Amino acid sequence: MTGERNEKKAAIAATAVRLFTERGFHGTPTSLIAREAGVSNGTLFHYFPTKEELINSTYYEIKSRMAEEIGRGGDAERTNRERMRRLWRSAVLWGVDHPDEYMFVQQFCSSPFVRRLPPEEFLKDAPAVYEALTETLGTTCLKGMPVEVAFSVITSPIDAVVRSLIESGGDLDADRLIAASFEIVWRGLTEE
Amino acid sequence: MTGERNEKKAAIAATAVRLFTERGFHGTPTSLIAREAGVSNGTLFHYFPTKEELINSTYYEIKSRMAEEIGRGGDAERTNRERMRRLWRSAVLWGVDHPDEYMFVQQFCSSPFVRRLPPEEFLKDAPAVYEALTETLGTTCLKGMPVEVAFSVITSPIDAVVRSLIESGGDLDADRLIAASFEIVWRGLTEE
Amino acid sequence: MTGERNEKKAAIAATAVRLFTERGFHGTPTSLIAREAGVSNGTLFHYFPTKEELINSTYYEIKSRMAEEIGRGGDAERTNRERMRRLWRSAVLWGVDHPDEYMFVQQFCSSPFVRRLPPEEFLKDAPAVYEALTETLGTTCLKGMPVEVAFSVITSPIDAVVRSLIESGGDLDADRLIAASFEIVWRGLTEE
Amino acid sequence: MTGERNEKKAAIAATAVRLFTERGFHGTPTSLIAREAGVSNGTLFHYFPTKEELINSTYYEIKSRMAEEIGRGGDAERTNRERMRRLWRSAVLWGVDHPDEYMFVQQFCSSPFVRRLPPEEFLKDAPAVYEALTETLGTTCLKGMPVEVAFSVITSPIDAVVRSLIESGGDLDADRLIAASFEIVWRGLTEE
DNA sequence: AATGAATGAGTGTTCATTCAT
DNA sequence: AATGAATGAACACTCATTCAT
Repeated sequence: MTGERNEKKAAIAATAVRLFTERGFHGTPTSLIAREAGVSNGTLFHYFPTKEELINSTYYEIKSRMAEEIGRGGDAERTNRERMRRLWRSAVLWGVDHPDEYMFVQQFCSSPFVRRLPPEEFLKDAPAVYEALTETLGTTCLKGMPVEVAFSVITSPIDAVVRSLIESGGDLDADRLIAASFEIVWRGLTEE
Repeated sequence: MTGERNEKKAAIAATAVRLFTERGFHGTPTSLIAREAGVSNGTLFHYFPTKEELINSTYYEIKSRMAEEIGRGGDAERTNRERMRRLWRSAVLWGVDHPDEYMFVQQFCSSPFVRRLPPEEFLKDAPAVYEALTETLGTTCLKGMPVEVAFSVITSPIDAVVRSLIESGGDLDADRLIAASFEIVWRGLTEE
Repeated sequence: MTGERNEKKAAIAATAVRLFTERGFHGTPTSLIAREAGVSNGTLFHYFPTKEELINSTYYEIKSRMAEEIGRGGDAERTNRERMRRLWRSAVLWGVDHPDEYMFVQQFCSSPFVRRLPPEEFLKDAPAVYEALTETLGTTCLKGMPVEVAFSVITSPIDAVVRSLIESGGDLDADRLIAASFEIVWRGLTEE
Repeated sequence: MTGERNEKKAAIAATAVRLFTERGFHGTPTSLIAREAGVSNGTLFHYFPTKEELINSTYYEIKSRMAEEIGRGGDAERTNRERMRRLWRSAVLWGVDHPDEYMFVQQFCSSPFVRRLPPEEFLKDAPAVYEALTETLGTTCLKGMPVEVAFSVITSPIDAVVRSLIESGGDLDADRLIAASFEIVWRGLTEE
């Protein structure tokens, strides 16, 4: 009744993350989630009034964890370039290390019924990224664009890299691909 | 057996494109497709033995059209840079002009049950893109990487730009965003 | 494919009448109706898109039968009084002979979700009643009231009589109660 | 253990009356009743071990109030006819003024699972009605019938009148309809 | 080839009721 | 007495797929 309060809720959420990730939204009945979480069907709906709400919760849960883990330790670097480089690398590696969760987030973002959601607040969760980015943007040809737009444009190759690495199953030289992709974007942004 | 052969099949496919695009895979029952295509439920399954096969067909249909329309007229430009620039612009504008179909393709690619499909063959459908790209790649830091990988890394900002434009609802300066995003990548690739 | 066309639909409807009558709307799951009708669950919804529509159909089915059976042979009598007397008697006896169906109709009429239905068209189904009634009304203190209103006011004791007889389980003198109730209303209507 | 004893029980009962009245038995979950009554789910079942018992209580509650309000002031009139007339009028007006509660009582009486209840004791709650009635009955053609039977037969037009008035939404001349319906029954009972 | 009636497993969700605290 | 988390059997309804005609 004190510390472990949301034990069952947490179990449901964790199981949902795993199953959605393995089988997609539509491939995962709520009844399966409940069973694998060790609770009754009704309990799931006690905590998440709708399957949709469960999906949303799951999404935010993963995204927060992702942002937090990627940003962690990013302040240590000296130059702005080094900070960005490190974040770039962390982001790719997180995706490669958590392929299911990574694809789940992508799946969620491309899902038709999600487009009505409030705009992404990814940057709010990752202050290190935000700062490194704004410091960089001012001098580039993206000057004046909304930060989120610039952010998504600049970081989009990360997604391509992650997917390539996941799909290649280890045949690609990850370090070189990460470095090369970063170089392209960084030079494109900063070179005269 | 020759002329009107695929009349009904074509009607089904066309209707499927439209409905999947408007409502997503799971929001579109096969019965609805059949009804709107003006054929019986059974006829649909006569031509497409499975809903999944219908989805795949639909996907390839849209993707081919997209590739063809984007690549059209791309050979006219003189320099390689101009060709790439034009393709970049065409790709973004196609996405902006066909938001539903664009998102459908994205949705498809992120769908879990699709990951087993044969690897993307996008480049096969767009020879102009393929040639412009290989000509460029040789001198960059991506030299030696598989073409598809290089391709997806380089073109990924297009996706970000399209999404930003779609979501902004017209408030963004499309021309500037297209130009800037291309500049970044191109300079990143070619600058010393 | 010709005469026996709605065989399954008819089976569903008949079973629904029986079960609703025995167990009430809410006590009768659609799955039970389907099973007892010897069809699949889906077939039920093929013919009646909604449980509510099935209930409505059932109701109209019973009501039509009731009206038809009550009105049958009513034209034979000579005087208006005799026609009314006979109808009165037939109505009561129908209720006593079909207590379940009778109570089902009552249950339906008192059901909260039914009040939105189009106004009763009972009279349309029972032309003999309608004629006998209008002939009588003109000279009474109900002159000028809408026929349906007059009709429901005048015939309401029938319901009370039926219920009393059903509940008494045979201890009451049915003939005397029918006759007395009719006398009251008839005298009330026609006496100076 | 004395003063505030039934505070919560009373709150539950009152809320149940309101909600059943507004939404019907089946449209009202016990959880909603508990929430709106400001008590916990479990408390409801502490006082009313079953939803059915709660429904019964509610019914008796409404019916008592109805009988009490209708009978109030009924003794003031001098003649028996005047007493009956006044009661008739009060009954109709109560129904018109409390359409939800009125329909609730009707719904309850027609509900299949209610037929097992002990016989109506309406008259016990309305001594004024009882007395006026027995005084009248002795001289009529209903002489010798059980009082409840006579009562329900005689008063049944009240129900028809109330329904007509509720459904007409104010388009009917209520006073005339009340008067006419009473006249019919009274004359029918007393005329030679 | 074409139909569309028929199927029945499966889905999200509800809700009366129980019980540990 | 009071709570409210937990239960799990039900339920209305959907839909990909089959098959007799």
